[in-house]
Amino acid sequence: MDFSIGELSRQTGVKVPTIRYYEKEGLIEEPGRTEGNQRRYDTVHLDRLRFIRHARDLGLPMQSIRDLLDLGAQPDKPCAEASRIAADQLAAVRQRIAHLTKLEAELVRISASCNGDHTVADCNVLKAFGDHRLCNGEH
Amino acid sequence: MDFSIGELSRQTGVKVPTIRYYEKEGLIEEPGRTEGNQRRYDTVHLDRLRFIRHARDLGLPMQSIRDLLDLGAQPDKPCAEASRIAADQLAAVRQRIAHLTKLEAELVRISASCNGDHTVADCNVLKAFGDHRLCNGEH
DNA sequence: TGTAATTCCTCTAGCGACTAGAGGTTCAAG
DNA sequence: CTTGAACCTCTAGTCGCTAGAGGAATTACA
Repeated sequence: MDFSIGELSRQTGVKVPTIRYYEKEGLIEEPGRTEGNQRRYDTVHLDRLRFIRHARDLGLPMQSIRDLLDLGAQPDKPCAEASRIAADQLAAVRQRIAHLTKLEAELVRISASCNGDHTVADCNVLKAFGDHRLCNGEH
Repeated sequence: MDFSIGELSRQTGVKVPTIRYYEKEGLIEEPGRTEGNQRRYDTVHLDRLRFIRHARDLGLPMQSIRDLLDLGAQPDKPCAEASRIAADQLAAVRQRIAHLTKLEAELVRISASCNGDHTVADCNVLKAFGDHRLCNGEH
């Protein structure tokens, strides 16, 4: 019914030292121990760690994860805050995509300016990296 | 003809402590000093720092920037490596965009599952964050 | 039951790329 | 000549882990 830290790690994909780190940071509860002082977990820990892992995979910052975990502990509260956190993260992701898309365009332009068959002295790639004015707009 | 670290900072948008950090890391040459031990820069430093700044803005990792700087110091070399670095960075940016686009889709789905007008106990957002199986595919 | 391999424990330090702050010195303007 | 902004060095902190040392417990198999 209960299992070791290694088994928890295998079940969740979270590395063993990271699990201990999360415990130290208060993200997961301190589990019980064997007589020999080894940690033993149950399914409550498993669920919580899966939650953390998945939220991390979705790119949420630690603080948002803490907020969601706190929220989950208060089942009677309205869930407006949870949906706000999701919406914020969505907005943040979209912003990052927009930024990266600009970089992509810039890099396409820079890459296209050089086919690699001449010398450094007159290389447009190096010029373009060095000089923002050669860019089409901000980034 | 030469100017202070604060002026260099203003010209480039790189913060003063960061300039000193770059110097310590060997990215920019140690400048001359006044009698009172303050740094004094010239346009060579300015160009180099602008290069670094712009490349950082384009998302290049420090090591690629070092490589490009080294390359720029050898004008007779072929510039194939420079174009390779640009192409690599372009590929990396595209990969990150692809990943973020998946996250975006996931977050849209999660967000849509909850309008925020009920309680935590049956909130789909919290369920969805907790359970990867509710997702449409990997991320 | 013995022993060897594996897993576990704590603790400290390191990563990248800066950023913040303390405590003191120099510069430039008026 | 004074004042206040900008400069100096140095240490430590940030985030989210990751690596390694040195040792104890558990598990698998003979």
